[in-house]
Amino acid sequence: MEQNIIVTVDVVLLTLRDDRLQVAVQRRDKEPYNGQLALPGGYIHDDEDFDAEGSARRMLKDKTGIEAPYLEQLETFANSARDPRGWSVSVAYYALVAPESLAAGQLDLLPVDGLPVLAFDHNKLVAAAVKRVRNKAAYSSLACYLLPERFTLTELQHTYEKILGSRLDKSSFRRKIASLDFLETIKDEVQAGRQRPAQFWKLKQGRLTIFDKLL
Amino acid sequence: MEQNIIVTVDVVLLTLRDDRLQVAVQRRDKEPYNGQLALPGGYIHDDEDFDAEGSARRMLKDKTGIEAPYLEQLETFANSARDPRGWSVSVAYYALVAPESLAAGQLDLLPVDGLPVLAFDHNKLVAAAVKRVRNKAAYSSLACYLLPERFTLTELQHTYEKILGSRLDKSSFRRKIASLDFLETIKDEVQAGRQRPAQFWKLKQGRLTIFDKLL
DNA sequence: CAAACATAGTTGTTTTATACAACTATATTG
DNA sequence: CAATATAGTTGTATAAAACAACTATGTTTG
Repeated sequence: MEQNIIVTVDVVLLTLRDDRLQVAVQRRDKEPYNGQLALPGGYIHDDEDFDAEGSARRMLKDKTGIEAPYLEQLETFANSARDPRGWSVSVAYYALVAPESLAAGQLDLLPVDGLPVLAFDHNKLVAAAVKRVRNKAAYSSLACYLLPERFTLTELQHTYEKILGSRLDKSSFRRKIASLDFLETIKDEVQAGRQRPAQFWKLKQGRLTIFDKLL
Repeated sequence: MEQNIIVTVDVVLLTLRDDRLQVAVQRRDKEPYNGQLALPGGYIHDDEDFDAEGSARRMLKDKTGIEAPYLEQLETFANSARDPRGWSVSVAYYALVAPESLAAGQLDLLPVDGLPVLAFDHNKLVAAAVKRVRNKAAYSSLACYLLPERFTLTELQHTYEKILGSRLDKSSFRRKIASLDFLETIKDEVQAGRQRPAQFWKLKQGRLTIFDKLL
């Protein structure tokens, strides 16, 4: 059995900035697609990486300096047409991060709606990641990973609203959050401002909580 | 860049028989894991397959003779430990089929709960597929693909119940199905028996319908 | 052939969750 | 200290689901 297949990992790194989902892209400095924008990614190193997820973490760390709090396998894009070098496999991951933890460095952030043409089939990867996030946010604690560790319920509600693209009722949202019981208040920590101070909250457990549709 | 990675596709073919989910397995006739039970699958043929899904369809056709009505990418299992031959990638798919359309042939069906040890990491693939199906069935028309093209609402309700592992209320179930509007009656076709005949139904469109949680 | 039976399918009511609306609370600012 | 801005709560109307009882229509059986 002789295979000639390229195996890569690509990461769709998403954040919520200026009230909309944005994706991290980098300009390529080698062929193919030299000079074009692309997702952070590259070959799996079979001598170095234990598994694909480890490979994704390595890419993210090396190419952007980030260790994202949320990383999940998205989908695998595998065919003979997506890479001019031949049959290729991209195991795609998506990562969520708070905009605060992104140092303006070697990566550009672009809004996911109205993206320019990216290298390879990376527009498809972004579209798949955005669809996944929009869908999964509706019935999980996913949205929290687009915020810093501490956040107010108003911030969280706004985050859900931006992702889902619909307004949520404040009282219903708060009753639901309380009943789902995956957040806890941070005692004595409040957000100051020119109005009544807001309670800070954080995730109770580290891992994602799945629940029935939010609202 | 020199990679030495094996790229395969495996298919978790599921059906509902004897009131429980069962998976199709085959005994391997070559190394590694010669003689052990494994999922239908094999190398991607980069000279023959256009993409991974096409490869999965080919495997399914060649190894089991089946063209499953429902086939979806599940997850990719990729690491250096899962195959004794070295670093390997398995792009896993899952397929759903009605038990009626499975000719007792070159494949065994085993209940997904209490499975023996399979070759490679195939127990993990089955577990992932079962989890996906149990989860996705709750908010989609997925269950229909485990039934023949024509079915009664009682059969469909039983199917949902077996997958979800919980009882559903008959009147609520039927009101919900009616409101979701993804099924249509087959005029003048009813299931006979020793009681009042039941109306036959079928999917309105070919593709999967996603809705909010069923009940 | 009518009564018993078995399952299909419907209707009405109670309970629960969400939508909608109005309210109170607590800080800052001028 | 009143105005104002946002946090957070409470009450009520509405919609959906759970629960319960009913009717419908075939076959089987005495």
